[in-house]
Amino acid sequence: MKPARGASMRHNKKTMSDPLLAVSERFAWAFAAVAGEVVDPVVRPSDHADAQINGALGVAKKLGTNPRQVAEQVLVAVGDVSDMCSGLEIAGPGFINVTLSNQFLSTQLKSAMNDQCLGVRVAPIRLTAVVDYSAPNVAKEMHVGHLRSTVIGDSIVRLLEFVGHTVIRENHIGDWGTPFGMLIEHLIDIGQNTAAQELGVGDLDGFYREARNKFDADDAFKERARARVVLLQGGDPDTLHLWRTLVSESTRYFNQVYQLLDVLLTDADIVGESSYNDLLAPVVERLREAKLLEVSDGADVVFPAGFTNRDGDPLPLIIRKGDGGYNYATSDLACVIDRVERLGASLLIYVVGAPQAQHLSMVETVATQVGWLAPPVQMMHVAFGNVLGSDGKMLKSRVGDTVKLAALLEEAVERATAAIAQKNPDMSEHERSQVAHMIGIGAVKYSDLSTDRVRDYVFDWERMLSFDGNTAPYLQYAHARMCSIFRRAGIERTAVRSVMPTILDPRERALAIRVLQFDSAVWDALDRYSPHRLCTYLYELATDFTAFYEHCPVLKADTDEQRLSRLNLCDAAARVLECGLNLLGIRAPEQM
RNA sequence: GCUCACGUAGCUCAGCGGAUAGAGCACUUCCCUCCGGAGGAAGGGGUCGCAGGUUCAAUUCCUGCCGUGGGCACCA
Repeated sequence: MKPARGASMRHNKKTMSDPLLAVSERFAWAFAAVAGEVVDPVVRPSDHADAQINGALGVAKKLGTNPRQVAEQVLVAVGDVSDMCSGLEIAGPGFINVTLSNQFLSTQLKSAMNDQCLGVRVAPIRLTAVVDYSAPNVAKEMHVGHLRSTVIGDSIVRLLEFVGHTVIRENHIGDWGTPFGMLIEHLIDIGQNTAAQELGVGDLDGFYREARNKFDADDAFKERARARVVLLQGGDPDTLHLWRTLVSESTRYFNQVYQLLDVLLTDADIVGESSYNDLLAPVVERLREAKLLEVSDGADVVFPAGFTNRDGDPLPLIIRKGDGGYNYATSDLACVIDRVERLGASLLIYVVGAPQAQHLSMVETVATQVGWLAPPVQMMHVAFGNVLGSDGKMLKSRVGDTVKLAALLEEAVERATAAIAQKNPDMSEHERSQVAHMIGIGAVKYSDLSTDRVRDYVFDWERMLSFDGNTAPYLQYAHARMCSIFRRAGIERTAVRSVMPTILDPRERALAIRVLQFDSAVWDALDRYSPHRLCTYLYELATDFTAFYEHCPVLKADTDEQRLSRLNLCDAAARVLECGLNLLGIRAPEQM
C-alpha cells in the first residue's frame, strides 16, 4: 500500500476557480503548439508577479533553443488573453510573469461565491470510500493516539464528502479477544451495577487495571478468565449478556468524548471486531482454496512476497494461530472482503499510526494476491506520528501515565474559558461556555491537524491556544472580526452577495486571489490526505485578510460602491474561512 | 542485521524541481493607539544532517553515510 498520495481525481469544469489553474489551462495549448507535444506550462505562485509560468525552460531544453525565445513564441501562440491577464512579461532566464486582470479576478470571485462549494470542484468520479479511524478499545481509556486518528479521520471524511464522494465511516472498536475473559470475570466479581457505574463515569483504565492485576496475581481467577473466553467465543448467552454490558458502557463513554471533541462519529459507525466473527473462517477457507495458505510452526499463514524477518527468512502473515484462534490480520482481511464485496467500496482508507505500516502493507499484499483487492479498488494508509511532550518524548501525564483524552479535552476548554473571560469579560456566561468549547477544542484539533501528519508533533498548550501564529484561535479571531464588520455596518451578510466586487488595491488583489485558491487548497489536502495543507492555506487567507483589513478601510471607504465591494470581499473571506475550518471539524464563532 | 519514516533559523513548524529558502514564538529598534491592539513597520539569526549523482535548474529527485524514532511470526 502506497503511503497516502494522490487518489488522482482530476476534473474538468468550466473555468477553474483558482486563477493559476485557469492560466495553466489557457496556456497549455500554446505550449503544445510551440513544443509540438503536450507539456505542462508549470504555473506557480510568484514573488515577482501574481503567478509565473516556468514551462519555457523545459521546452527550450527539449528543443535545443533559447528559453526566452520559447517564451516569446508562447506569448504569440496564446493570442489575446487580456480577459484574464493584464500583464505578461518575460523575465530572467525565461519565466513568464503574469499579472491577472482585475476584471477577471472580479468575475471569478463572483462566480465562485455563487457556487455552493465556494468554487471547489466536485470529484469527477464519485467513489464509495470507507474510512477506518478512531478505533478505541472497550474497557480501555482513550488517549492521545486515538485523538490523532479521530481528528485526522474526521477531517478526511468531511473533505471526501465535500467533493461529493460517498463516505462510510467505520469505527473499528476493539471489542473482542482474550482480554475479555478477565474483564467479564472482573465484572461478575464486582457486580454489574458497580461496574456500569465505574465505566459510566469514565474510569475505564481503573476497571481494566483491576482485572489485569487479578489476572496476574490470582491463578484461580486466571483459570476462570480462560474458561470465560471459551464461553464467550462459544456464544454462551449469559456471557454474551455480560460482554454487551461492557461494550455498551464503554461506547456510551466514547460517545461522550466524541461529542466533546465535536466529531461526526456516532453509534451507527461502530463496527467492532466482533462483528467480523462469522467472516473469519471464510477468510481461512478462501485463502486455502487459493492455495496461498501454508502451515508454519503450527499456525496457518500466508507468506506475502517481499517481506522478511530479522533472520532474512520469509515473514508470514499469521491467519490462524497455533491454538486455533484468529488474530488481527484475519479480521483485517475480513474487513477488506466486507468493504469491497458487501459495501462496494473502491477506496479503503486506514487512519492508523505509522507503526502499523508493515502490517497493513502485508494485508494489502495478501488481499491483492488472493484477488480481493484489484484496481480500481485501492487501499490507503493514512499514517501519523506520535504526540510528544515538551521533553520530546511520548506525551505522558505528570505521574507518568498515558494522558487521558477526556481529561486533556476538558483542560483545553478550561484554559479557553479563562482566556475568554480575561479578554472579553462582557460576554454572557452561556455564550462564553459555548465559545470556549469551540476555541479550546478547536485549538487541540488544529494543533493536531496543522503539521504534516507523518511527523511526530510537540504538544504545547500555550502555543496552540495563542491568538498569534498558525493556530485555531487566530483563524477563529480573524473570522470573528470579519463578522464584526457586518454587525457594525448593520448590514446582512447576504445583502452584499449580489455585488460585483471591484479589485484594485494590492491587498484586495492578494485577498481575492487567495479566496479563489480555496479550490486548489481543498484538493491539495485531499490528494495527499493531508489536512495540514488546508490549514496552511487558511492561515495565509487570514494573514491576507489582516493586511487587507489594515490597509483598506471598509466601513470608512471612499465611496458607497467601494464600501459594498469591500464588504463583499469580507463576506467571501469569511465564508471560505468558515467552510475551511468546518472541513477540519473546527467551529467558527461569530463573536469571541 | 534488514526495513520504513523523519533530520530546514535559538524553539515550534511550513515549503518538496524553478529567479534572493518562509511563518509564528523568542530577541533588537521603531510606529500607531485607526472598522475588535488578541495591532503595524524594520532588523539580526540558516553551508535546508553530511557526501556524491541526475538536471539548463536540487532544500525539493536518486545513491551512500551519519543521527533519531518505528517495525521485523502467533497482543491487537
